[in-house]
Amino acid sequence: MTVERNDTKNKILDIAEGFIVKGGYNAFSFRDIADAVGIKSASVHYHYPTKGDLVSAVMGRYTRDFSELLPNPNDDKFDPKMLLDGFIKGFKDKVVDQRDMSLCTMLTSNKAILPESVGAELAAFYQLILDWLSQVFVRLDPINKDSGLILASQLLACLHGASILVQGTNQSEFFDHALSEWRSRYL
Amino acid sequence: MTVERNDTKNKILDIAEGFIVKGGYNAFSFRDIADAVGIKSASVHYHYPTKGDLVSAVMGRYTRDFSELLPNPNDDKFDPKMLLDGFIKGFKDKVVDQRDMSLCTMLTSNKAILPESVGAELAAFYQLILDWLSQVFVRLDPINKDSGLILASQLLACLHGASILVQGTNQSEFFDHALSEWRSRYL
DNA sequence: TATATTCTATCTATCACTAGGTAGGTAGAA
DNA sequence: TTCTACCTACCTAGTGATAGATAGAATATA
Repeated sequence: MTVERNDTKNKILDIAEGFIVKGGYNAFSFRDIADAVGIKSASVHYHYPTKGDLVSAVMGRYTRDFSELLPNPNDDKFDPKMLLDGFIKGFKDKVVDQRDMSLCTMLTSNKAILPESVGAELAAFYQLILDWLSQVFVRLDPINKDSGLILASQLLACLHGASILVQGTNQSEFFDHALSEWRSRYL
Repeated sequence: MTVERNDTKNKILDIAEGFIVKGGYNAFSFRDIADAVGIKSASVHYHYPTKGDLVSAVMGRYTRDFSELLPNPNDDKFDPKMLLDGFIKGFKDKVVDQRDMSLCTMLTSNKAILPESVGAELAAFYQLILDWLSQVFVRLDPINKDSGLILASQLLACLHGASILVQGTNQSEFFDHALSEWRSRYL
């Protein structure tokens, strides 16, 4: 496990993630990635034999990074409102500042045509996020786990939808508009 | 203008819409459409010279159909709550019953890689929908047009996001969960 | 009315190009 | 010497798109 090995492998993932976020599963090729990395397409296949392998590696890393980034929702030293606010801010960064859709939104819209391995990684991501948000909501309000999940799905839908709206209208104000009710209720 | 002529043209649009809704702009080919219609791909090009022409025709028809379907939001014989409920129901039909994403959600997620002509059709659709919803909200509450637009964008984001959530988790309950707050507030 | 012309909707065949993927080779590091 | 990370060269199967032909319907003209 030299440093170089991981560098190329990660660079491929970085660039693939950028392409996916821009146009989805079918909007890039091994050659696109090879050109961007500065190697040949056969070498990309060396690291990730099939496109499914590549994209599920991208999604897997995304989930792993997320799970490391998210604080323990039950740790008393974190205020739940702050956790929620941080989550929303992270999303907004992607959608408004970088004018990208989230990897998750993008791949979900492609779900019907994805290899099964990518679908599994996506499901794991939703599990992680919904679970985390549920726990935050349970701490925020004296509610049970089921109600926490409902609130979690409301917020997550709102965020996904806001990013669609920003992308579709080219007006980033819509992100804050779409979330204003949410903010005034919980933050 | 024989009947037959329009039949093929519309059949192509029907089938193209189905493919787009399933996998987006890059997930189908002229041959896929030709096979489904029962003609050759060259004949599809005869009706719609380029892929951009084809997809913007699909989106254009979608917008036209929508604008004919939506009742006049200022007509006193329609209760605004009923208008809103009908709109949400229509969306739910697509997302939950047919397990599809809306054409609009799908193409928006592909926006960065779409030909400019399709982007223009998409923008026209957002204009139509946001305008219609705004007017309904203005009738529902004694608010100004700006507040109406904000509520419109909140609902539209919620609907888009709910469809993403359903697609991503494979659990259609999330549609109603994501909209429950909305429903209890306005319906 | 009969003939000539044009148009429509399709075909076959092909273009240049790109897709994902593979076989086999090679320089250098372990 | 074996392994890693790359290469060149290639394959098959498509991609969007075009050229040129044709049967039949519609239209214009003699």
